[in-house]
Amino acid sequence: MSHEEQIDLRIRRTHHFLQEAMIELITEKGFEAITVGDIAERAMINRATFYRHYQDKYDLVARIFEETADSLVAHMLPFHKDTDQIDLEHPPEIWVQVFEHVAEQRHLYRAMLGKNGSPWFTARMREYIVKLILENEQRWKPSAGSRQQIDQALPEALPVMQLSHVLIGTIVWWLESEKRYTPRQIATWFWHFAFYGYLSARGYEVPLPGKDR
Amino acid sequence: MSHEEQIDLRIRRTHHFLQEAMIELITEKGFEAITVGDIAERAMINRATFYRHYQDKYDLVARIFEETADSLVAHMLPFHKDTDQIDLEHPPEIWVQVFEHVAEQRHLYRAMLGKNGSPWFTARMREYIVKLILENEQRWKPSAGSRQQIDQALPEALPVMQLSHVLIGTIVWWLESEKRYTPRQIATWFWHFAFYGYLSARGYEVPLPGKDR
DNA sequence: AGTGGTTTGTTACCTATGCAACAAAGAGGG
DNA sequence: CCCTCTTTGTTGCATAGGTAACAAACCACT
Repeated sequence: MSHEEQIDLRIRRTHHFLQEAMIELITEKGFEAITVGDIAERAMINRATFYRHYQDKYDLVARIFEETADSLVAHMLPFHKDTDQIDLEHPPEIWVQVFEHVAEQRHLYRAMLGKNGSPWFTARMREYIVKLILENEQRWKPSAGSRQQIDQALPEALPVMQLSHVLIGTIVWWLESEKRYTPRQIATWFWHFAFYGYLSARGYEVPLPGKDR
Repeated sequence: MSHEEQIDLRIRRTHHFLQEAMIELITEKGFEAITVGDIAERAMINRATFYRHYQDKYDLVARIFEETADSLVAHMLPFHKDTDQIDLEHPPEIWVQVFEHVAEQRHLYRAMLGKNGSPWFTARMREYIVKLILENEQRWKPSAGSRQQIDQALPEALPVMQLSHVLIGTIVWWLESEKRYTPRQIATWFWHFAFYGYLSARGYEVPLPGKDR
């Protein structure tokens, strides 16, 4: 945020159009069928220039994801204090923000996660989500002291991985759905599912529906 | 057609995006309100680069028109032989092509000719149409030998100018119309009007409606 | 296995574009 | 009127990108 943003206009332009072309092409013909030549032609960028910036199409698609994900995180940073009401009906704001981000970048995610997309991208996105969850886990604990005894046999990584699959599944369903639900609505539904599944699996004491409100 | 098309990709790209930005901006804020800086920013082109290619925004808009108009003419060239049936119900194919061209470039023409557009562009377009008409006049004569005595007092330029106004008016009405008429339909209606007005003013013998068919 | 056609990376040289800074000319507006 | 702010053109220098050509890998046949 500090010393950024003085990148040569040509570079920003090149990145912009290569990324845009990539997303279009994935939508049209699927990730695997795309050649570097296709991307370059669509973007009106010389193929040699492509290789000055990206190793191959995998690198390109990875960087697309990383950049948009980073922009998500940057956009999330100002919000740290939603410790107020965290219950079944009120998903933490971070999740609402995630879905808002997805809505903004819906072309990208529909292209990448859909059946024409890149399983490789999907896997990479899951890794990122797992990281995001672990880094922010303390935000979601209903109350700090309420953790119960954990099932010692349960691998630590499993519930997080399960949760990431739920998230991706929710996104894919949302983006392919006819009706246009709001990010907050989707976040709430995601939260309904995650609340019991994830939190109770991790040994948190979960209030039953209707119990404390 | 022969030795064309080996222009540096960067130049083609620069032209493309500057022209695209120009059309967008005219649609959004009107021709007069646009600054060179606006165009450059929208197109992701440095302002200095703008001046390497165009004198000012007037030059840019002129070149946009000339290039699309040239593409129209180039696209028309293969068709020389529509001498068959030229009557009230069958406009010469050249006019159908003109309206097809307008349909393809409808963003440009709606932006330029509409009330946010450029009167200057409109005038320039009229000049071009006049040239086009004069160069192709012999195609429209119903029969070569049927020209009557011409009103000697009538300035040669007037009927052509009148016709160009009719054409522009027809285009503007078409592009702003809710319903989507086909180019051929519009060409026919244009022809209905032009047939008697223009041809008879120029001293051609015009068959009366229903007379010879 | 061989063969023609595509795609991939990579290179050396040239050119279009970016950048920053400038003077000068509008354009308000107090 | 003067003053500030924007916009216009223009310039010298630095650099990203274009071009063409190349070898290598890949692929689909047959």
